[in-house]
Amino acid sequence: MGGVIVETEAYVPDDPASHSYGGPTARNATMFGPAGRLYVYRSYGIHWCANVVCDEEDVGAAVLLRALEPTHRIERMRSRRGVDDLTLLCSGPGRLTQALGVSGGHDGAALDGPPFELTRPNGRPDVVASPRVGITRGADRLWRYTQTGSTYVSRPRPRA
DNA sequence: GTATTGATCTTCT
DNA sequence: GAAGATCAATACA
Repeated sequence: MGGVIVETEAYVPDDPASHSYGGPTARNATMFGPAGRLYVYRSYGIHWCANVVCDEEDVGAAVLLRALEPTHRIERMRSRRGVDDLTLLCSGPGRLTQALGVSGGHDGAALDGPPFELTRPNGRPDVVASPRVGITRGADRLWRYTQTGSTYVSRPRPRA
């Protein structure tokens, strides 16, 4: 299963909104490990959210995957999610993990080998920066990145 | 169409 | 004891 990543948010240790703010805990240990791994955490007690750990210095930085444009094995993702609408399949961190079947067991898994695969886009994607979603602290940092014009982002029409 | 609320885990106060 | 990187169902206009 999979798709094109069309929405992400950045989190670094020096950031009140980040889980790594204030140092390691049992939950966020993966954020302080090697880059290129998956950090999965439980959100609001209900959902799973997936991040790509992205700092070589084991400092605690990651990128939250917020939305995909579904491209592979769409039927499988549909049956997992129980929805028909493609724009609702992966448009949000909790939805994305549910569609891909990612859960707490994948926390710390390496992304450079099976069952995962990450590839670069062709050329430079056209993205827009905007305020991050669902946070109250550090909201002034424009660290949410959405693909321009995509209808698969978690909030329609991010301001340009 | 917008607003409110329930589900319920981890951390912080 | 409260809040949070959320979603979906329900209640209201």
